[in-house]
Amino acid sequence: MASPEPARPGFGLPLLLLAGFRTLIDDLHAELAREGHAELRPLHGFVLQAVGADGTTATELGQRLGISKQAAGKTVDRLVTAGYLERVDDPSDARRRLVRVTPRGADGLRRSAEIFERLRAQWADTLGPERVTALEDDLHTMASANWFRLDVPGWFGG
Amino acid sequence: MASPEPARPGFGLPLLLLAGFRTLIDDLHAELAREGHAELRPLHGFVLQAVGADGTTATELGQRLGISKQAAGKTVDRLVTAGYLERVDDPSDARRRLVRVTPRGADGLRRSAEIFERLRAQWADTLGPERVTALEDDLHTMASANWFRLDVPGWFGG
DNA sequence: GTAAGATAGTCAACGTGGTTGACGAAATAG
DNA sequence: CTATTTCGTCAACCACGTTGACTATCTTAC
Repeated sequence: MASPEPARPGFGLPLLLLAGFRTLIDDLHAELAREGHAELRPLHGFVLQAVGADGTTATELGQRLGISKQAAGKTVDRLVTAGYLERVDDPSDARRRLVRVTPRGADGLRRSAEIFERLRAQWADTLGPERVTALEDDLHTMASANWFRLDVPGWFGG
Repeated sequence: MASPEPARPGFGLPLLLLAGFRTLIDDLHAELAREGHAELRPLHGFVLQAVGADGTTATELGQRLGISKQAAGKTVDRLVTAGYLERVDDPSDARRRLVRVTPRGADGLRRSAEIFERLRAQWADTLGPERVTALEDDLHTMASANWFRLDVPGWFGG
């Protein structure tokens, strides 16, 4: 009476989820590099997305990302240097410095969205569309509601 | 002729994979903290696993983890301080310093494996066993072969 | 109108995890 | 015996995160 299925060790699940995430992100950035955005790091795409079309402030960005305002400010500094974000004074509040996506940042964001669409289509081609939606539904069911925190480096490393 | 299914934006897939990974790892470490291993960080479990029962050297550990030997050495230093690893001289080669898992490290490793089994069983309870195996199969199909690199902080942040 | 409190941004110091370059000590190849 | 390779470490640096302290500004209350 051998079991027909080999046992699936529990630690395989997180490894496969990380591998899937990493594969998608690596494919994204390989294509972004071909399209002129080689400097963009995985973290930066999430930050640009969090800044959004309307712009925001460093403090609010930190809240959206689940990190301190100081950490958000330093990350904005780097993306300003790289040409993806810009800071402008807020005429209605001299304390605030609005963070906005530059045209180059908007280009990277637009290309990222397109590439993600193509990657999802590739997954649907290989696995079948219903398997991809099932995967999304199942992960949505199991993942905690607070999954929008992007403090990955500090979270993972400590 | 409206499409019966709402469109699934492509960027949802990586977010869901990350959320699933993070949920599992957070649940693991919440339980590990309850069982006396509060100091263990997500990264550390992977490092302990990579050291393995037979022990290894810092250079080989770096190769297994996809990081430099210097980075591996520094991580080993921290885990030695925390009591999870120990260094012993290699009698057959005075250059080498064997890295071994301590009893405390082995305890953490054993508990981690048990907790992962329970977490996978929870997923199977909620989603159905066949959905979990399908998820694993699909991710195995899509994930690149080189998914065993654990340089997550540097990879993500740059 | 002014004093008190809340908020935005920055500076400084530090910890963790990563990198490259250089170097001494020990093993191995010729 | 010499030349080369390998292992570990040191030093300097960068990216990302933290907390604490501080200034400048806006808001609220009296």
